Amino acid sequence: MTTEKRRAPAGAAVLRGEITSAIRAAVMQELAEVGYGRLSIEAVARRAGVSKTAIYRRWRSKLDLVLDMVSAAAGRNLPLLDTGSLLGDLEILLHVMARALRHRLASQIIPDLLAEAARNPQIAEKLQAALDDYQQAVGRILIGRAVERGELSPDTDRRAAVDLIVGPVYWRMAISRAPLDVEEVPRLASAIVAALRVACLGPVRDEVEV
Amino acid sequence: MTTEKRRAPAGAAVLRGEITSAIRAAVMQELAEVGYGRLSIEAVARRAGVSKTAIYRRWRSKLDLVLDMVSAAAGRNLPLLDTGSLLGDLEILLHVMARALRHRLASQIIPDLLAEAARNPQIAEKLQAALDDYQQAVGRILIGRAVERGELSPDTDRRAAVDLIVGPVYWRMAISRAPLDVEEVPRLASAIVAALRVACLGPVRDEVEV
DNA sequence: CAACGACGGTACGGTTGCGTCCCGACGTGT
DNA sequence: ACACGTCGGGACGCAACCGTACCGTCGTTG
Repeated sequence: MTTEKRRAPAGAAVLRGEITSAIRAAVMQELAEVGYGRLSIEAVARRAGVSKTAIYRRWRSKLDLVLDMVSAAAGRNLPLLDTGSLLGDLEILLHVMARALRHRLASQIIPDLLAEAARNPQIAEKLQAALDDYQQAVGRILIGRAVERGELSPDTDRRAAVDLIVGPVYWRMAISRAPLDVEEVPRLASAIVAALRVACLGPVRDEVEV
Repeated sequence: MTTEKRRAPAGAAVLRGEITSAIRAAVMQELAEVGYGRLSIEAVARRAGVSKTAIYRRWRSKLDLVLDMVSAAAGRNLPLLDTGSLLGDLEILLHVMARALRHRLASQIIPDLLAEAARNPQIAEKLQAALDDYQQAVGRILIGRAVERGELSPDTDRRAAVDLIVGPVYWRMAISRAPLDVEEVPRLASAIVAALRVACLGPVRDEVEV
């Protein structure tokens, strides 16, 4: 398509990584402060100490910019180490989640983007993909291991299990916005284990009586 | 302060309730579609088929408007009838929550306002008050009854209990945005009961071993 | 060492929304 | 029947932001 006689950009004609980073950081800050709805390119540029053009050269629009950030943030998967028991694995996961949600940026940006996803198909798609990855990872690793160990029934409903695991922590920290002390984690973990044991009846079958 | 010689407004010089309702409805629609961040008085007026002045006469600003709506919506408390068992009470509550979150308006507006609350003190205050009311109601009624019946330990941690009850449903419907079939509710309820039994060790005491 | 070419920054027109002011319309109380 | 006084509606000035076009700068490549 393009003429291959053009030589590769070089010298000053190349994106400066430091500026890209500055923009990324500014977007996070701005996203936390005003949310996606009111995120403005001008404000990002101001905060980053950069011109608007610098932003438009890298991303086509505000949506592109945020989608890229989401992809980058969602890319890093959580390596859940095997502690040998469902309870131990759960405690680790809860600690990781709590640690992440304790950061001001995360606890403001995540709910904001999730709310935005409810009305923006593009964000919803990207975010749902990331969320599904996360949930599947939790389901496969945590629940999968527990099933292998015989701690849970093989036909445990993964989706319901993830709800029981992730829901309480998210509600507490991102919605209720009450701190979750580290001392509370073990108790919460054991409560969830109890719930999972009961919920392991698997997908609802038609044997339900009326 | 004001001269009491002024006679009360009458005739056409009085707020028309139908218009007030139209505005309220339009705000809900608009809030669901673009969120609080991008909520504009002009758009509300357009959608309601009403002039901007009509809105400014009733509320001083956009914030006032939304705060008023929140108060109105949060005002109605949930009457949880007593089924005689924690499991039964829980199923009722879960059904009520699921029913509420199934509405498109609710499932879009609630997460949006909760996210906005993270950065707007005024909204946070109003919303936290409503949320606290809700959580205390759940805690007092559901947990309280269960304790009286002897189903739960008296020193059950109310806050942790509410997290375990509300978290999973909210995560499933408002975040994960996956449907919650009615057939799943009983299983979820029994799982939560199991969790509550374990979590009823009460506030963490210093007896924790290392 | 010279020329290339994309870089970052400024300036611009167009659009949108805010909050206010003024106008004619209208229905109740005197 | 009249006068009162608030109503809803349209218009205005102001501010912020979008996305683009243009400008001088600068480092590498040949």
